[in-house]
Amino acid sequence: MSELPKTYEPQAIEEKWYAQWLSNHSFEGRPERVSANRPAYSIVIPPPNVTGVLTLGHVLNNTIQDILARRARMLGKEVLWLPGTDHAGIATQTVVERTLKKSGAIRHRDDLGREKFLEKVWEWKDKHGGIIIQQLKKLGASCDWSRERFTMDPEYSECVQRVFVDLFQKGAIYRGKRMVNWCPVSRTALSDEEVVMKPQSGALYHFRVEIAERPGQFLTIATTRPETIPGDTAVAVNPNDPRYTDLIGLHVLRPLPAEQPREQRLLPILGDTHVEFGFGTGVLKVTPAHDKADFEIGIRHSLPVVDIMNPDGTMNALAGSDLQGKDRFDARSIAVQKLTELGLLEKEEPHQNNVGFSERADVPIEPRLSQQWFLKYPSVEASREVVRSGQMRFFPDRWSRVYEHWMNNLQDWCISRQLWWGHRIPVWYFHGGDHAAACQSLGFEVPSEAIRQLEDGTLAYCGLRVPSDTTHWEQDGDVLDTWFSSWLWPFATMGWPEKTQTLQTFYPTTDLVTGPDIIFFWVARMIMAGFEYLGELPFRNVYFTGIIRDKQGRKMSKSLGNSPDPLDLIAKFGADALRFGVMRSAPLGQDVLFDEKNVELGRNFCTKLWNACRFRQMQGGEVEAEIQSAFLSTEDKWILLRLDHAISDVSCALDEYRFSDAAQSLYRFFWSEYCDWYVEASKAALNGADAARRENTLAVIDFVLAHALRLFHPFMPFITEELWHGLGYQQDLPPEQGGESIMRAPWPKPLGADFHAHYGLLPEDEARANSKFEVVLAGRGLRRDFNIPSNKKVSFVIQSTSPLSEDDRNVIQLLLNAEALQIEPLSWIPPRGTPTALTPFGQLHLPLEGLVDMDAERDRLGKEITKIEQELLKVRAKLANETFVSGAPANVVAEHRQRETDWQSKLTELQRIQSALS
RNA sequence: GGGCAGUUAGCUCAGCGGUAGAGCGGCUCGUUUACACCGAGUUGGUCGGGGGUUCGAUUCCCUCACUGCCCA
Repeated sequence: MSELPKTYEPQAIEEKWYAQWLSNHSFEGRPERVSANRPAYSIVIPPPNVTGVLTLGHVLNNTIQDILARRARMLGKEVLWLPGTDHAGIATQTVVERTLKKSGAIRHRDDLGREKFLEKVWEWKDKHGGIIIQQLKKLGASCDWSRERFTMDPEYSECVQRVFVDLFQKGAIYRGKRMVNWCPVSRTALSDEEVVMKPQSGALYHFRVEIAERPGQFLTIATTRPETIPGDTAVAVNPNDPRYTDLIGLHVLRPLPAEQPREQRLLPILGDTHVEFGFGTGVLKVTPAHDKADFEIGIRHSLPVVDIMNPDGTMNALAGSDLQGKDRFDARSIAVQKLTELGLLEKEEPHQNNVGFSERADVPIEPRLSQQWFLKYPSVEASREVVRSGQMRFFPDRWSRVYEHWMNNLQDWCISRQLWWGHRIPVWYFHGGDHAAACQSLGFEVPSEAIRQLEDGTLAYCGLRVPSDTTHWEQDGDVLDTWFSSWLWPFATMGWPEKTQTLQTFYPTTDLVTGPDIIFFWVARMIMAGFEYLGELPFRNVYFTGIIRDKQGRKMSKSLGNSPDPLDLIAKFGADALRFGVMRSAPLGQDVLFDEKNVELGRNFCTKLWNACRFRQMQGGEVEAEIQSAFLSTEDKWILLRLDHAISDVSCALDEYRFSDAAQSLYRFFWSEYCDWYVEASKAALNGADAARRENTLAVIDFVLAHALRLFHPFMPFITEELWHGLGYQQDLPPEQGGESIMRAPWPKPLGADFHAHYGLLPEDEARANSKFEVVLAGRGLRRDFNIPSNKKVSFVIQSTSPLSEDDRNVIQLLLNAEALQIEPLSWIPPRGTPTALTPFGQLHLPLEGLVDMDAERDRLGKEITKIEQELLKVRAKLANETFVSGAPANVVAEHRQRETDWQSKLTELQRIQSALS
């Protein structure tokens, strides 16, 4: 083994091991290796956008998956972590279109046309796609890259079409003219989930309309959208509203477009119970073409629908000459001005309301009536039940209620998008006659469900096979919502519809790790698709991560500039540091406030680990010798017991997906218990003359380090691999058991009863070591109180109440950095004014040469005494309480009595010492 | 309007019925042969307000306030 360099240099080491792991095929999941002794474990990655770059959110998400995958390998499982990317229809298309516009190449995608534009998108994808994959590798992700998938791969696309065809033929997919969320910038429909509500401050405009039957009498209407007045086809009041009941059935005159003749401006006054009394004046203008609720009212009362807007959000001819061609927001102020000129505007007051925004384009969406494809969700019952029954578990569990709520309020899914980048809808429309003619024109046999007359009478064929008669058959121009492909991810990536070995072995997957923001978009839909196409749940456990925020709790965003580049952090601190830092600060079920300090802490910890291992290496000696129980010191037994505890702690935390707890336990165990106490104490034996004791101490150190490295490996794969080899722990192991890589070293098991018995590990040992450490703490306290620098050698005296072995003395002396530790009998009287502290082994004195400051010592003792007196008061108050003594369980009362005795004896002792001063 | 989280030391959080904890920060001392990306010591809190249950509440229940998120 070569000597470890003085400092840990992550870059070279990370590259070296990642390349090594790849060339050893260490990440590949092979179904043929699965057996009863080697169960399957699988995760599918939430596919990032193909043109995206790594964010801290990805770091969190993928580190968790990597920890799960790596630990599963160490537990002897055959692991498949299946990676890939998503074509991200609207996101990618928007970016490419914007870039082309910026460069001046086009004004709109129509300038290029479908085919040319798609070429550009593919070019973009080839150029920027895969960046994120390279970045995931930098992070150390142990994905099986030989199976990388893309949602627009030919095989994957076929899965998408197949599912569409199937659902069409089952009658679950239909086309209809419905109110949808329209994005005027992307010029496409969006699903409800792609719309985010934002509070907006606008104005509420009160304007008057004249009642046609009662000239001179007016009704006042309040609206936030005066520009849609030309699209109004009624006004509505609540039939139970006494102010207006007598008006129902009469008409008002719509003020805009002002140039229209009176008879075209007549609007009926309706009674509809959905109208709120309290909002505005209680009179509602009804615009069925531009408001969801109004559309419903329109249906109830058979109102005409007047669409006054173009797809890009400008007003059309029906809006009247004043508004035509104007953008919807410009149109608003023009409409207001118009109303003012007509003397109809009563007032304008500030108003707060929620407006739906397009998630991607970040502009207000427009409710719009249009022809779209919808899906009635399949396998709803099974999907709801699998979570309700606990067969599929959510972590944290509270998300299952959110899921349940959504599943109980399902709205049909609008799956068509007026985009080009995506899976084209496999539907063709027939322009050449009736049903029989259509069948004949197709030229091949299809099931009868494949040809259907749509709501509007159009004859449509849906199938995988493309009609050859292109003159009479025209394909639908739309593509499918991106999520209509990603909801198939867990099985479409595994070769479905073939019953591949992969699918049979690794489906259902074990764990899914994702953000709660896509619980509806993705998780719920995958569950439904899983049941519909495999008859089974797609994953057994779902872990919902928190959202990464900055240290002020704000969401990470490009515009705020508060989103650090993970690659910069890796370059600065190393991948392991980033992973560990993020994991340590990401508790289950809570958002993560990111602070670079966390990564720094991870880096510091890597350095600590590195140096602790260097220390071992510098001691030389045989690697991993057998521990001889005869030579074990109290501290040896103590650290073995602490290790045992850490193993259980970490394993238990990981079993429950409490990653930050696991990281915290490891940190504490290694830094405080192992480095600060054990290593320092072990120097007594390591620097001692007894060769056998020295060898045995090294064996204990090797035992602990070899276990610790394995516990750390899922969190910090690179440095642990380097140290595993650097210390030679792989030497005598079979290749598949850690000989080749720590990746395959078995996950540490709790040491067990036999181990405890064989090495004589008893609770008393732990207690005794702790008592010694208390002596050390007391001594360091004295040193501090009397301003004796920690590097100055001094002598301590202990009046020991129990015999201290030579070992005990050596260890205490070493940890105190003392010149000597004298033992005196209880009868010994220290020089007057000698600083004294109480310890479990008796009084510890720090004899000071030269002047003794009696007052200082008296004050110090006084403070100590006050503290104890306060504790005593508290305990005594409790014990004096009759109801406590009679009501509390006996053991609790006994514990309090004991506490009282302990405090009392300490108090007496200190008071005696203090009184001896004067 | 409905729902879900959260409110504990300057900051980030753990504890979730029986003596208030960690890390970071602050302060003091220290280059003692693994580590100054370090070591030692130390300073920080009527556990959001108010009620209730209990012998006992930071912990359980109710209520209010504030913060954040989700769904209307």
